[in-house]
Amino acid sequence: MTGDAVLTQAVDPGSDRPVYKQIADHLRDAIARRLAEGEQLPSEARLMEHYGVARMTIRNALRLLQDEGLVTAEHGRGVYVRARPPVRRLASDRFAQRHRKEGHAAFSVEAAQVGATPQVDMLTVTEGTAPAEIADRLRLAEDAPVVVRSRRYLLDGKPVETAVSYIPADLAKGTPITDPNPGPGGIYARLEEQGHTLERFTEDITARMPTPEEARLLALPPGVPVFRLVRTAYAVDGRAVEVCDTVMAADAYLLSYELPAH
Amino acid sequence: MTGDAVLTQAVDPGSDRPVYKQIADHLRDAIARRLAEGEQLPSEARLMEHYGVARMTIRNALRLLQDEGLVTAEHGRGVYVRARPPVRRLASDRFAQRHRKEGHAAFSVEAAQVGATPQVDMLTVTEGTAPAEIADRLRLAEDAPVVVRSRRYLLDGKPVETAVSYIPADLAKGTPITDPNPGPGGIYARLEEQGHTLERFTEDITARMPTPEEARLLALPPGVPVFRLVRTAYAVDGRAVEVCDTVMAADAYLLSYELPAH
DNA sequence: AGTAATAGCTTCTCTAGACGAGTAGAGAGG
DNA sequence: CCTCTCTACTCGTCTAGAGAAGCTATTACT
Repeated sequence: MTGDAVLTQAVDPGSDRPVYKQIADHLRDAIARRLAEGEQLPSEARLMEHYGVARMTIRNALRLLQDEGLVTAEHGRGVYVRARPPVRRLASDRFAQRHRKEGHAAFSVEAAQVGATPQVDMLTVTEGTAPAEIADRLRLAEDAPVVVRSRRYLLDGKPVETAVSYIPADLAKGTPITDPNPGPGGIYARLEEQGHTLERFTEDITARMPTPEEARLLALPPGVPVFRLVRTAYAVDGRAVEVCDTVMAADAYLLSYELPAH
Repeated sequence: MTGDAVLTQAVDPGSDRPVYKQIADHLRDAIARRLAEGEQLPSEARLMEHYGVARMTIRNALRLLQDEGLVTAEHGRGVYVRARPPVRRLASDRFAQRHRKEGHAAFSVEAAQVGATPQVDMLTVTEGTAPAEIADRLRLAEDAPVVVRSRRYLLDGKPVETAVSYIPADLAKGTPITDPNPGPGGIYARLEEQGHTLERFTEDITARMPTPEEARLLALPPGVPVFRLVRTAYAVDGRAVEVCDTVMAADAYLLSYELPAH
């Protein structure tokens, strides 16, 4: 039967540690030692029988493991050791000018590296105002007009990242930046064509649990946090020309940076 | 009574959406609109009464909010809107040589910036081997001897970060690097004194839910992910001279990097 | 052979209750 | 005034069940 090699231990009802945590410990250990990615755990019924406890106790144990991101439960099928998606490394040179010069946007460069099919989804371009936090980074008044480019990126059909770009309206108006498809090399290439040669970026990274909305958009299982990456692009004249607010499934990314020591 | 302003809506039992999710939606909305940080939610008993559901249904709703990091339950006291700890910004210049020259280690510089008292804890220095992943970064054989410096950092008495440094034994032996206190400017200053002038660092960042062990060491409430930051220090001759494996509470940090655009 | 119903598994939602354990305030006693 | 105990309230753990909903493989039928 499924995953029976897991059923080896018993709980100590006299212990200080709650029974469901003891069971979670057993299962966590079994996952680390004996079970492969994608392998099925014994069903709740079998675990109840083995440990001699009520259903809720088993479910509490499994919930703990779900929250740690170790397993996913699939309704009607079973509970499985979570398979880690292939990690995409975001290297700090991914916005190098040479890529733009060659007509590649950052995301398509990244996709090509892992041999996946890139796709963009739910793309909207509107004009409006930026949230206070963003307007601040652009050194704009809160009611200053900005072009808002919102989109979702997919690799091989699976959503991996949402991004919202804010560009001061005076930089974007009358350029392909306001088109859904801004052309080869992406909006950074267009900004440079307008004479706003890019000098540097700053990236601010935080991590947290997703909102239900984010979990839906990124098709996130429970127990997976998200990265939020806010990138500000500066032109050679020091002006902030774009802010990009990105949310990514944290289990799918490794962010890599290089720092000088001097 | 406590948090009664929250109790304004009813559930729709005929809805497709499970009752506990509807209740979670109500509470999430109330937290965003009406409740301040640290404010108490109505007790489980009051919520049961208001929504007319069983205790487990209320607890499922509250569990969702806990897992999202929005609230923390305190045994015997109540459920409270989680207070975000002050965020510490890790700027990309935090390992600038000038700090070392002035005798400040990176963590004490950071602590001084926010006006907190830094403290180091559970400090151990041993000699052993590095995990494969780390040995690889140091370009060492897996059984090559390394000095392992393990410690926990605290600000104002609260744990914020654990760190394990691996230094090839031939670089560390006979220097203060093998002492619990390596002296002013930290181990990077010592390495430079030994002639290994530092040229650059790479930092690889991932985020995930903490292991129970990590949650304990960092005193993490449920719903808070951790950053894992692996820094490799390279000397001017290109040699990797140290790898530092750091785990941080993600709600307490903002990682900030600067990238050239060329 | 192909299709549709079915049986049997899975997890999901919810109920109703019991006892345990931590907290905090009121009140009694010194 | 101080300390202790008691009590009421909080969340934590666990039991025992029920029906719903989703998935899969078998079975029965066309």
